[in-house]
Amino acid sequence: MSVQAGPRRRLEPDARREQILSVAVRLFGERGYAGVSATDVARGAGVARGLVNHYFGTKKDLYLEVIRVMLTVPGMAVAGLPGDDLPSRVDAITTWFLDVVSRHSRSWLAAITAGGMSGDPDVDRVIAQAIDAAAEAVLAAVWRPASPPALQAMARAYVGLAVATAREWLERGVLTRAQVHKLLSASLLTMVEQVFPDA
Amino acid sequence: MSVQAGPRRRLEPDARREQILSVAVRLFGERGYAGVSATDVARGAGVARGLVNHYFGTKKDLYLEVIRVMLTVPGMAVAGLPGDDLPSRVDAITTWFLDVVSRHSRSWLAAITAGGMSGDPDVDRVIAQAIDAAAEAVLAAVWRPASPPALQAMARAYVGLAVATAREWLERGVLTRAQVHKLLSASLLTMVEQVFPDA
DNA sequence: CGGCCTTGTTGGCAAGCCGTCAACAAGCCG
DNA sequence: CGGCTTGTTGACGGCTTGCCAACAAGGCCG
Repeated sequence: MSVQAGPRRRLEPDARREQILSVAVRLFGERGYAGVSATDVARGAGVARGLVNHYFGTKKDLYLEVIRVMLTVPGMAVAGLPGDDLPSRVDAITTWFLDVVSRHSRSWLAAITAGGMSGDPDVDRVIAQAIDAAAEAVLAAVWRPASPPALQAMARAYVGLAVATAREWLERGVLTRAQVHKLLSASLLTMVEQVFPDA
Repeated sequence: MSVQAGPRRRLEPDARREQILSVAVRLFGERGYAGVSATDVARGAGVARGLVNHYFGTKKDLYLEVIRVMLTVPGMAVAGLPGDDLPSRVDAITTWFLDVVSRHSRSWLAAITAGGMSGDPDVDRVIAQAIDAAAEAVLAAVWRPASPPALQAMARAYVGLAVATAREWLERGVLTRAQVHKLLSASLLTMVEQVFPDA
């Protein structure tokens, strides 16, 4: 699609960059980091391979940009807006999380599990930031703001649980949404009531 | 170490294979999949690069063998041997899990988080098997045997929580072992008592 | 004890990928 | 229409991987 090797055309840098990036997002999302070469991205964009390096530098830099896009969820920063009692807020944040993940399942859930080259410091940093954002949203919804590092760590661990549970639901299809909701809300409630106060 | 380019010596296939594999485990464990080339492994073993392919085929095949080694924990299959009440068994299995992980932290914990090329079907399969083994051990210790698929899925999700929590303890160093223990045991108890019965 | 023969081992070949850079040309401007 | 800015190209060097024919280490047999 759109590989048409027409006569070369000049685009404004922003437009060309955006075009290449969209192709890269699609390809990396489908085949992972090692599964796609810079030549593939260039061919998909109908462009010389050197242009990819010109706009994004290293292939790893391009990949960083891609997972940054995939992990940037529109409403991830907007915390839940509950004012009721604790169980209600736990229920609300769980519903919100499952909505967001299911909507962007193919990209967010795949990228958060390091869909490519984990172990690389830069990649891990980007993923850690996304986990931090999700953990902060959860923590802000069910606990008082400005939490100590230990609580933030526990919130990150809870996000790990949420991601693993969501995978069983969306990728493996062995859990229903109701089961996932029950598991996550019950676990979060336990943590808030029994574990967090000790830290 | 042991790079000594002495006169070439013939080893029995099993010995040579074992030697190369041990070098590969060390290197891949240190620098990840993309960070080490077949030439590095060959040089580390004092051997021609072609021999690595001769014994292990593809570089990915060698990597699969490596993570299979790193994820094979001696006592992972031996389930806990508790006969007391539920809280005691939860506490015992938690202690056992933390002991195992802390002892093999550098390898097991790193490999279970897909320390290289996640997204690859074969690699994911090996990791999934390791998670299944851990989940089965946990489930067998705190629940009746022969659990339905949904419960196994929940146990895998719990392993995801355990891995994420252990990382906050062993890699980030922001949680103490006592905090990790409290979080994991409380969460598991909640799941067993409130979530599992509904499935 | 010397030659042979199995087979563990080597080195090089071809293909592919990546980062870089000088050269080219598209399209605006005078 | 000619020049000039700059988006774009194609190729070069270096590196990696899988493969394979050739080599030789070391046991075996006469």
